[in-house]
Amino acid sequence: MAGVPRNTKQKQAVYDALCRLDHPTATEVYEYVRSAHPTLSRGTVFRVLGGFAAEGRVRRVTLEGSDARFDHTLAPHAHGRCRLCGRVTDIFLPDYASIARGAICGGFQIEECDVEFSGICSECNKKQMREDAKEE
Amino acid sequence: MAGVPRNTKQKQAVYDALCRLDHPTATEVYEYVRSAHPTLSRGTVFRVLGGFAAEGRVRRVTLEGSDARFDHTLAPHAHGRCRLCGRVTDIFLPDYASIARGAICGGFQIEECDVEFSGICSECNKKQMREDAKEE
DNA sequence: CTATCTGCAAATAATTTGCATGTAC
DNA sequence: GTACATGCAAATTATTTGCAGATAG
Repeated sequence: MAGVPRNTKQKQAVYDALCRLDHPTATEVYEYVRSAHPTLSRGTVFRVLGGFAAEGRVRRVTLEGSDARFDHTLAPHAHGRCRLCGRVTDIFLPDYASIARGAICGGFQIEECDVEFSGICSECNKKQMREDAKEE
Repeated sequence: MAGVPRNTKQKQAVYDALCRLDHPTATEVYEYVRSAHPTLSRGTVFRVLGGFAAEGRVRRVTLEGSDARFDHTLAPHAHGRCRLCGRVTDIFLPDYASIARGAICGGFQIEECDVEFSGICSECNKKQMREDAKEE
């Protein structure tokens, strides 16, 4: 019923885009992939990304105020969304002790966990420091 | 330029719905509020909820595979989404040490943080235990 | 061969927005 | 009285889906 997934050029191109781009939205994947495969359609991008997510081959990340983004990094990690540049940064927390998969938290049995920050990323922090230095 | 927000029946009704319902979507708020205010429009619900979120009076919660939900609990907490019943549970983590507001994590300066679990909520866990007991 | 994919275009559905009117203060 | 809000309906936008033809295995 499920069916064995087949390998197609389109899937390869989408996965490749996913690895090169930084937490892209489906549309960003679409635009990237289009340069090499002009006939690849939007519908296919959504279908392939959805399929990958269902297989657990990529992670769909739903960040506040943004379209869905896709992440090829499967190890548990958090995401930081920069208030200034919008960039999404992978953050590997030093301590997942209380929020790890399998843990039970207030009666809730955790199978997956996603942590989302918003704030200022290191790039923008550096940039601001440089600007502050100039002003003096 | 910003303008001082005014108190209207509609805003009161929306806020009231938010407190009674459990992490409702905008549409759930709309339907609840409609029973008492049949003329209140969908557009207004979205505008009011968006306004509350902008003022920081409620929290917009963007959970994977769901429309935006709204939470009147402002204290930092995590959300658990039950794989079985879909219910969204508030979870107050025992240790926010490494992910608290203001902390800097891998160069990223945290201003807001959201933690999302998916798994099985305590209600469904209990239900399953009951069913398992019967089977024996 | 045939089950799975793809492209295309039309369909969904949440959310936003423009505008004329209503109303809080 | 004058901003700010609301209702309505149309617009926008991400995502999904139906279907006929293409293709991987």
